[in-house]
Amino acid sequence: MTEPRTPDVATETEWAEKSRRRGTSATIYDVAKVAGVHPSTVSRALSNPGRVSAKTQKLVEDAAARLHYQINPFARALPTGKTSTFGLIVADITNPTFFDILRGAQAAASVRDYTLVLAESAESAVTEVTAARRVMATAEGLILASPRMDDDEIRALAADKPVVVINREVKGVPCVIPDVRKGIGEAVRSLAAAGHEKLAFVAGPPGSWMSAHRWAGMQAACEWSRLQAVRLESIKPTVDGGRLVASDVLAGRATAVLTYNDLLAIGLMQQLQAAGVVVPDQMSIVGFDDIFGANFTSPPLTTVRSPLGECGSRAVTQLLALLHGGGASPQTLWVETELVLRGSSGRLLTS
Amino acid sequence: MTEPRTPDVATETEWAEKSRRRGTSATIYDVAKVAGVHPSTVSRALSNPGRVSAKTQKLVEDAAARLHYQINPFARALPTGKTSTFGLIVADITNPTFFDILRGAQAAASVRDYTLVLAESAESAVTEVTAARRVMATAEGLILASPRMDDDEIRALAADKPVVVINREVKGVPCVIPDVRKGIGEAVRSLAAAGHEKLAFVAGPPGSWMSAHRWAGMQAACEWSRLQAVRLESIKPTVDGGRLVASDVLAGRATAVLTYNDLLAIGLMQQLQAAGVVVPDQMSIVGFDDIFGANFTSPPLTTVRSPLGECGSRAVTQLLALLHGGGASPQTLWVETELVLRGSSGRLLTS
DNA sequence: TTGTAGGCGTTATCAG
DNA sequence: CTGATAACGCCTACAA
Repeated sequence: MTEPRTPDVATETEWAEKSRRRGTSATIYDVAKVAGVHPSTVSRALSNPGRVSAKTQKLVEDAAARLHYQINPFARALPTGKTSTFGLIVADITNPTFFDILRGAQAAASVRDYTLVLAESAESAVTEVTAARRVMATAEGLILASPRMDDDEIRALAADKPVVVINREVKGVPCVIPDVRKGIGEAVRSLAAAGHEKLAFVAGPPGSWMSAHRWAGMQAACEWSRLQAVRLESIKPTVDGGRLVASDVLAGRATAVLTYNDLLAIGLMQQLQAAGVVVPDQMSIVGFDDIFGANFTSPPLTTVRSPLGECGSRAVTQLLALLHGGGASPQTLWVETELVLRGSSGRLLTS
Repeated sequence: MTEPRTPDVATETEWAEKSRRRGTSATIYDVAKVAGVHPSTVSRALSNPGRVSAKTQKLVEDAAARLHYQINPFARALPTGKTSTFGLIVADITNPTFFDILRGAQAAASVRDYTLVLAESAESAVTEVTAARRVMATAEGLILASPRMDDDEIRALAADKPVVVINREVKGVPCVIPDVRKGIGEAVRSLAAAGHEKLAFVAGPPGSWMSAHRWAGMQAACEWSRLQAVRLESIKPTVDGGRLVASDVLAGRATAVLTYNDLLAIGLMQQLQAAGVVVPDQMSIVGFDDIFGANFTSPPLTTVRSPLGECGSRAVTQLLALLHGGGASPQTLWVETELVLRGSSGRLLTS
């Protein structure tokens, strides 16, 4: 009574036709038909291997392979919420510090078979919240890199889904933050040893948590080393911003400058050199972050390195822990900074 | 008989409770209840404004706002396939040329309310195909930046969903490619005018379409200008690779070098300078791409600029056209390159 | 203009 | 161990 012809072939060609008609790809129903089992069995075989007999398992797997079956992530996400996706929100995609964070996060995510979706807030707090909400809808967790929105909004997001903040401290939310003390300490000691007595700090954007953090760290270090520290403001934390602050720096009579970030340092150095100032003989310059290209300058830039790539990968790890790890909620994580001593800082040559 | 109490408030608090119980957010059903209409009306009001009376429209919008309703992208994507998402596949997230592409693509995408998802292929053709397939499942279209897989695989992907290739020509698939002729022509003429007679080209990876393209362009330009062109191989297209090729360059007796990319140029320049060679007096160096940081070096790097950001945004535009534009299928798009003349190239000073 | 019903592809829960 | 069935949240004919 049983049909001798293999049903596989028949149903398979049938599917091929269907597939050609509509641009769609195979579903568990197609696989089920080819394998000669029930769709729910296919689901089990494919997502919970072990809950099905070995024979059926193989049957299903073969059918799936033959049909090039690919799970439909939306259909899967609908009932389960599992999207295998993290969101990364950055203030400004143009800022190179973000590159390293992205790199680290992407690497860590792809190891665990997670995908990163990217959104930018164009430096605006409201755009940022909107973007975050939008991404939140499709991601299992969120990484906020140097967020501009205020603490309460971040906490509100975090109440919804796992959130990790990079480069800023927010109470009640896991953060990954470079601890500047070691790096700044090394920088200031090195400058003190080189004979500098008055240091300037070129600050970043007024609202920046990191800028405040770094300025505080520098003040502390200077006090400890009995150096004078003055603070200058910048227009924007970019190469151009660095150029623009050059005159202030010269007027300030400091002999060494720490800048909020490497971009400022590079712009400042360019402008100073254009004005005939020799670096580091007449002025030492130290940046922050050790971004890509910081060693392209001449002299190459001395900088306090933040392990941005590590921040990115740690953030992903934290997210994963919050998600699957269950138990202990990870709290804020401080990562070490270190001085990268290159050519732009050194002994003052008084003429 | 009608209840005088406003049902809004009642249902709204009811929803708040439900929301607290399960971690879920408001659905069109919740909105419908609050607005006092049918769920399908909510759907219409929210996604096809105009197909509903002005009064109802407002009712629904208010309710949605009050509940902080957010559409569930998965539920929406399931029946429609509209995910508002593009995939961007890059060979190596570490390569800075990729950053500009990302930047351009991200900007163009976000204008149209599209999100970018990122995947990396770790320079492996098979990983790349896997990644592409995975992303393909959730994205409406794909951008392949300098893909490593072979032409047929790309065409196979393109048969499935809109695909745009950057930095490589694949027949039958829309591409966005910097046309090197103008830029190289300018570079070679400028070197010829400066008295150089023998030029070297430091090639990139053996399989790279772009490397071949650039070498061909350079040969053509040299022939036209009656200059001699020799080709050198590099180990890898990075700063280190550039350092390693320095000795070959010196041995080659050329007086000017074009390198496959800026990274090679920067490494080469560093190594040459360390060996006491003065750039550009004794050796002119010209890179390709004008990546971030190319102007940080001293002398700043002369380079043939590829408008990478534009490539990224054009790719998105193409995708959008393929998707919604209907009609004419966009074919490959050549974007202009230009010489960015900076300090690393110039007249040869024979001593 | 608005309500009704069925389906999109998966997973989870219950029976068998 | 496997089959049936009901969600998941939204969209879209079709009917009222």
